[in-house]
Amino acid sequence: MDTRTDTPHPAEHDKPDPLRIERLCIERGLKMTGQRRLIARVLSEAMDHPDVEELYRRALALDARVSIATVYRTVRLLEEKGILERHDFGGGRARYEATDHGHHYHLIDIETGKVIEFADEQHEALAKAIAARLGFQLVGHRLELFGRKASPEGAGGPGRRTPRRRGGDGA
Amino acid sequence: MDTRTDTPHPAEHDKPDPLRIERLCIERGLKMTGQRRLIARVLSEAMDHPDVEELYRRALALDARVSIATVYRTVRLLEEKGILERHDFGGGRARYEATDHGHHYHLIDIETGKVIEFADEQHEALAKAIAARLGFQLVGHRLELFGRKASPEGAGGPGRRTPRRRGGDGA
DNA sequence: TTAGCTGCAAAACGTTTGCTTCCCG
DNA sequence: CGGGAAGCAAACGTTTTGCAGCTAA
Repeated sequence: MDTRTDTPHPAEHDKPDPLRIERLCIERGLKMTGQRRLIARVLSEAMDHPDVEELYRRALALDARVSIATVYRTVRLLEEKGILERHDFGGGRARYEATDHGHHYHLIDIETGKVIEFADEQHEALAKAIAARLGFQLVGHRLELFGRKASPEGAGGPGRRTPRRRGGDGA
Repeated sequence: MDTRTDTPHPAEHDKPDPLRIERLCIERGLKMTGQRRLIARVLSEAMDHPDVEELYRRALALDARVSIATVYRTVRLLEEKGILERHDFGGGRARYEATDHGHHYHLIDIETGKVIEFADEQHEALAKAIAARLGFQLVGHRLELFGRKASPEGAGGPGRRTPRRRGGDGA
């Protein structure tokens, strides 16, 4: 099997600009308040997949004049505007990431909770083909891999495939 | 692209035995109480992907002596024992299905909420290969397609890719 | 006999919302 | 100025849990 279309870490770099998200907000005609700007900045700087509580924590660290309700409202708004993507990696809370660094999927390290991003055109095509074969037009899809670091010898107990609580990336 | 390993409806048939799940419970040494047996029967007969509330409703119809807390506890227990699989198809509630009818994936009709099952060996292999390439041993994975019935002409508005509330299959 | 299950009601959890005040455009 | 946004706290819907009594093994 050939999977050479993989890119180990499609993002992992494009976050320097702290105004990235704010610009997108303005583009879509959103009113930019102080807290909106603040949250946008936190999101622009996030390299991981934080949940709302974590975003709130990071925002607070920069400026105490935010409430968690506003974070919830903003995050929901930005998702509706297509600026953010919401994920459920298992753990009870939704986790967010900016959509502006390309389509990709996630591999969750079940040992550490760390999330690794990857892209795969082959999978993309396969998903579309399967949907078509079932008589559907593909509108969206979700692919998540759960794995553990491959060590030459198969040691260690099994462990959950979908952890119910707490991860290690971004939250 | 060749996806001929698809099977439109891998299950769709193997549910006649109302004691299927109960047997699995006994195999794993679970104490079989009346309500456990009841819930096991409801699960054995389910051809869909019911949520807890729906399971509760179906159980109640057969015998009023169950509480929803017990359904929650049982469903969690059976998931831990590997007898049930929990899914989040978007909609706020977890949905369950027995694991004993083969590995398969789901396509959710975003218009109706109906869930269609399918298998695909090619995807299976691809997932494993991607994980390996990233240096991981694949422990589990999730693939969900969201689509709408393909009509020759592209009518109708876009609609959510991941509905936040209410589905139409099993709940 | 007793480890483990059940029911009930209360609590926990993440998330949303009503209302009033505030502020961007 | 006017309409949307923020803060607070209360409400929400799903799921878990403490406790007292029950039951399968």
